[in-house]
This record gives sequence, C-alpha cells and structure tokens, in this order.
Amino acid sequence: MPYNFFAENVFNPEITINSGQVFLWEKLDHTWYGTYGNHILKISQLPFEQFYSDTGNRDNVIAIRKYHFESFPEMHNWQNWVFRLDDDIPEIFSCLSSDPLLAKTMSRGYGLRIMRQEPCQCMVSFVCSSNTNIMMIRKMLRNLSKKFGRRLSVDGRDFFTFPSIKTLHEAEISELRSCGVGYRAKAIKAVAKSIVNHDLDISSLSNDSYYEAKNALLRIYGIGNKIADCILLFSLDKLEAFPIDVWIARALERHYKSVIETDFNNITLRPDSKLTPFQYVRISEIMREYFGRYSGYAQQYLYYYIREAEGLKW
DNA sequence: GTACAGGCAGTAT
DNA sequence: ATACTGCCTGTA
Repeated sequence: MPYNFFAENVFNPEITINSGQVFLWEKLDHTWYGTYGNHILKISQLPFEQFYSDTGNRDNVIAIRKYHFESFPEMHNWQNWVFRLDDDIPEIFSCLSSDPLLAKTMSRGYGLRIMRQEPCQCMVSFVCSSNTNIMMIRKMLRNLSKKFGRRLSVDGRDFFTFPSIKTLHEAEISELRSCGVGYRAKAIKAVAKSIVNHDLDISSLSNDSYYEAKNALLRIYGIGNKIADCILLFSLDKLEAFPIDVWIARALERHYKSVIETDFNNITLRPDSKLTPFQYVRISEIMREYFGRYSGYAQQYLYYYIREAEGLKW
C-alpha cells in the first residue's frame, strides 16, 4: 500500500496528520489506526452532514465531516491530548505570520498539527530515524511492534502495541537487529537502558526547561542534536524546539540565508545542506530566536512546504 | 555493480 | 571546530 498520507486532513480542515512526525499511523477503509505506546487509536469518518448556512440561503450548503474517536484500551478524550487541541492555532498563526513564507504556507496548510507522541515510543522512533528514510523507519517500527509488542485485535484485524521499554531493554541485540534496525539496535538498547536504570527520568523531562531536557537526552548514546530536538518537540511539549534535518536545512538555505549569514553570526552554509554539530546548535539558536516560542510549528510548516516544493517520494 | 536515504559517534588534524 | 569515515538495509 503506497505511503501517501502526508498532511492528509483528518478533521477537515482543522487537523492534519503529518507523516513526517508520526510513523505508526495508517489508513484502512476510510479509518485511521495509530499506535500510542500501549494503546491503539482509531479515527473513523462519519458520513458528511449537510447544513444550510444561517442565512437560510438554500444555495449556501455547508458539508461537515464528523469523526468518531476510539482507543484500545479506552483512553478518555485522547484526541484532545494527541492532537494538542488546546494549542491556540490562531495565536500561533499570528505569532508566525510576520514571516512572509510562513504566512503563505500556514494559510495553505492551515490545520497542520504537531501530534503529541508517547515519549518512549517517540525516543525509539527517532533513534531509528538516523540515516534512513521514512519508509524504512516505518518498517523498523512495525517489525519491532510485531516482535515485541502486544497483539490487539481491533475490527477483526491484528494490531500490535509499541514494545515496552522493559521488553526492549531485555531484548538481545541480535533480536533487535532481526527487525531490520541494523546498527541502530545498540542505540535502542541504550535508550531503554537509560530509562530502566533511571539515568533518564522521562516523566520529569516535560517539566524541565528546553536546555535541561535536551542535555539529558544528549547524554544517551545514539541521540544527537536533531533527534533530541524531535523528541523534545513531539513528545515533551517543547514547542520552542526547532529540529533541523536535511530538508529543513535546504529550506533555510533557500529562504533564510539572510537571517543566518550575517556578519554578526559569522556562519556560512555549505552547499550540500549538511551542518556540523557546532553549526547545528548555532543555526538552531538563530532560528529559534527568529521564530520565537512556537518555532516547532514553524519547523513543521517549513518541512511541509519544502517537501512539497522540492518534489518528494514517500 | 553503485548511490542514496529525515544522523551519529569516533578519530585525526 | 571541522573534515572524514563507517554504519544496517532496502530501493532506484
């Protein structure tokens, strides 16, 4: 099944699932299924309901798509948590729209959300993301779930929850590698170990500052700047994080060169869009200052924009 | 066969 | 601080 649900509207048009951040969602027969740690989430589309506008003008018919949310086991009102419905999108829009490119992109992709992921799943997911592509990441995570997760039957179909950290910690490197994760197996174990041993207190990280939490993550083998920023943004509520992958680096090179390459900053972007660790930290700082406390949303819109603009294969 | 894909760690300079 | 290297695995 082709993987093409990038930026598909889930609640037309208020909310969008973005495959760039959530790897274990799939759509089957107009229904979305997703993995949130130990839970399987389900979104079903209901038939369109038609309304006449309040003017009573019969030509002015509005079709509204409604959705039904379920979870296994039951998690009350999970959609509010997972889709961050408390984020004030109009406020975020007004904060970011002083930048012309973002104003344009946000208008077009209005509704793109940052989904809140289960932290342990998020850590493992992005550890798997290094030096590979989205298709491969999805495959790795599906294999891990199938081998180490819990089987759950939903709508007569088998789903697998995400493996617990304890299970991953106890797994042999060779077993992890059998899931196709390659050399990342060592890093997966390192993540699991740091949580099991309480070297990393995952539950406190969202209360810590961006820098404190990031430094804690960076101590773990296999987690560098980019992966740490993804974990912070997608599971630890650090909306000020600005992960820079090669795509974002390309977007910056095309559209934000003047913001970055100033005499004061003394930075020169390389043509191949690769950053040294020092450059990463510096440029990330510059952009976080430029976009402000919702830099993470800016990053998501830029990612959305550049992948669409540069031609992409999913 | 080779290049490449949403990085990272290790080493040398 | 930067440059260079190797790394699993599947696809083009």
